[in-house]
Amino acid sequence: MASHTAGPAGTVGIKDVARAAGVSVGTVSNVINRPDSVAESTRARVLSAIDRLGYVRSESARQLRAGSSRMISLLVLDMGNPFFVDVARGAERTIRDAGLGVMVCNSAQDPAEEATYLSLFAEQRVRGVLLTPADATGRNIDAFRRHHIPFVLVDRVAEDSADCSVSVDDVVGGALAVRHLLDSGHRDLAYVGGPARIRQVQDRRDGAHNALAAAGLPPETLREIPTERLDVAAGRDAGARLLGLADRPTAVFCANDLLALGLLQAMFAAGVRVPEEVAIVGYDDIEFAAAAAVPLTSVRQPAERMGAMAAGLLLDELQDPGHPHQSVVLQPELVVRRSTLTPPGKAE
Amino acid sequence: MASHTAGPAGTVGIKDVARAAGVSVGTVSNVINRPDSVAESTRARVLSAIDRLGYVRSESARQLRAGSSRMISLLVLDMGNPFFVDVARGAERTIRDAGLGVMVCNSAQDPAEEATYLSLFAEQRVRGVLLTPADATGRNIDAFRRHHIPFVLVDRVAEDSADCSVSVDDVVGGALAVRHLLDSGHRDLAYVGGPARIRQVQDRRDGAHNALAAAGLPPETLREIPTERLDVAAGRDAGARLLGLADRPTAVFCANDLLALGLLQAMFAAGVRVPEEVAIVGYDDIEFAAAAAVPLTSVRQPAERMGAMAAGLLLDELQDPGHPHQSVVLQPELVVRRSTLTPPGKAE
DNA sequence: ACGACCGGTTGAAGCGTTTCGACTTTTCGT
DNA sequence: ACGAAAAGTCGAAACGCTTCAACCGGTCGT
Repeated sequence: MASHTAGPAGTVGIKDVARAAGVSVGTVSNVINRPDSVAESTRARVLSAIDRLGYVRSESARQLRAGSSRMISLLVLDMGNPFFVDVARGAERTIRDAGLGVMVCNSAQDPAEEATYLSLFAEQRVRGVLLTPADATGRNIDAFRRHHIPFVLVDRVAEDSADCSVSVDDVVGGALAVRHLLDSGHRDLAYVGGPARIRQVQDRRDGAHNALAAAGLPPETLREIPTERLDVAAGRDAGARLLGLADRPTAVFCANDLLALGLLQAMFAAGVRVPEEVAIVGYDDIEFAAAAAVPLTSVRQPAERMGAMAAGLLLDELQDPGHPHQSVVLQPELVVRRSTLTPPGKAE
Repeated sequence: MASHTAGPAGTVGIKDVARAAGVSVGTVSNVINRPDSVAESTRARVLSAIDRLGYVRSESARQLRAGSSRMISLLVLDMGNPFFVDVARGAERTIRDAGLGVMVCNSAQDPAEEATYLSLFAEQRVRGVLLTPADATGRNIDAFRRHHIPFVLVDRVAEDSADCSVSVDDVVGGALAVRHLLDSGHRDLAYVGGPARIRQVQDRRDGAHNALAAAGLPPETLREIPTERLDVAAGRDAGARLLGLADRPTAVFCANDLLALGLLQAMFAAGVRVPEEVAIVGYDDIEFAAAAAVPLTSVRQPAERMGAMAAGLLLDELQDPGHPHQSVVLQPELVVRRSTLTPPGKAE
């Protein structure tokens, strides 16, 4: 039933369609790209030929000739973290509404993976890139600057003022979390997070220290429990280490909700009550934080909005290359739940 | 500092490199693709020119000439569901180990989105596709069959024996869940899930009915609460409807963990105790199920393995187009947690 | 010492599009 | 009814790369 499908080679090209419809290749191209510029009858004939032959235009040929693709790529830190899935959702919607395609990739917090993807993007001549950097040095992105490929940093404030970025103030967020713990009467805290190379991890810790300083407390009030990754397993692991401590802190601030959830599991497994024996604050306020064994107090970030705004900035820049670069900083918000309920005894 | 960067046009091509290194374009191409076939000294000279000019090869030109891309695409049902993130992880690793690139996309359970992505893939001449269909009719995939683009169905058994697939037996999984509830003494059940067009939703319900029949109970024992989507919000919504029922079932089987988590939240909010007043079973055993307010009994699926196996099958087919098509069916496993702990009174 | 062979290198022929000037036919204003 | 503009259509020239037959000195086996 598909005997007329194959062209001279195995694949049907625009030439085959032209021949079948009895027109020139230029006209076929016009039918596809500027349908109004071709006569009704011709158009119908060409469309029917396209359909009959099962013609599919070759994007690589189109792109070669046109010089650029219709793709934006989005490289996130960790697709296993629902927070980034939300960011991606926001960006995707905005970009698709603008008629461009999106390609979401996951660097899994690995600078090497990040570099691999970025050079892939460059080879593909993507129109622009949205990036949550895994590499603190920012070296990976240099090539883009050099080649004038537009990009916007997501969830990270641009250091170079020539770049665009959309982020949430992590220092404020960290302070919010720790101030809340101090207000609840805690005086022996821990910060769980890592690796330190990730900017967000540093900033949230700095914010925590700011809150300490503002309350006139020494930095040692906050012990640091470094982790290798930012996932649930790392949280469980940190929990184990915490349990091994002679004098356990009464409250823990985690660099994200995945860690907090893992920590919570470890506490449960060991029979340590939350929040009575240990209070926990997470970060991101992912959907699962509210559904946790003990609903988690967390610092909420406007994830979807951040993705959408970053995409918007990138689209602006694509339209007007001379457009003013800007760093948008959004504000986080503390959501208090049971995991930090003031223990009756210690309340002030 | 980058005055020698620009070629005749704005972009540096292989010709510019050739000129700068004093060799022919063919040699530059060889340096990139078959480095061993070119003399040490020439290679060094070319590489230095590449570096100096900041040359990046154009993937579209490469692909146009070579005839096919180096990409596999993976289209999943819902990136908001950690289950699919795990599937993607497994597939990604396998494919990248084989030296190909992966592009993950999200149909968000929408057949129209699915169709859009599939035609994008066809235009990009991807090497192959891994697909969790959102469209029950399978019409969307017909074009791929016609164009002989290899694909493997993921989490869905191939109906046409000419296709490959890797899936987990959802009928068995559904039966596992309901048998467990029946064994725990429940005789008034509900099934929460939808939309019915999704195959997994149907199969799990069918399995549930099988378990009922095996126990000699009438089908009405299991009431159905349809949902529009398979996410946490839909679960909360279903919970609200459940609470409105005059005679509430004593146990609920949810088509996936997200629904179960939402349902759990609704029960909590209404002060209904789980499992004492309502037992809940989820499906997928995502990482967050164990960390839930009441740890969730769930049917575990080997997500990462499924992704890896599907990728493996696809790679096989790419190497040997005549390779025998196969449908691999993996087995699910019940993980019992607190959400279905037998209520003391009803225990038998 | 001569042909065969071999490691390097070249240059040109496409790959399937889009684009654009040229060409043909139709339509219109006067 | 005539010339001009408009509406369609054509065909060839890129786009940047890979591939491949051909070429060019050397080296080797005999």
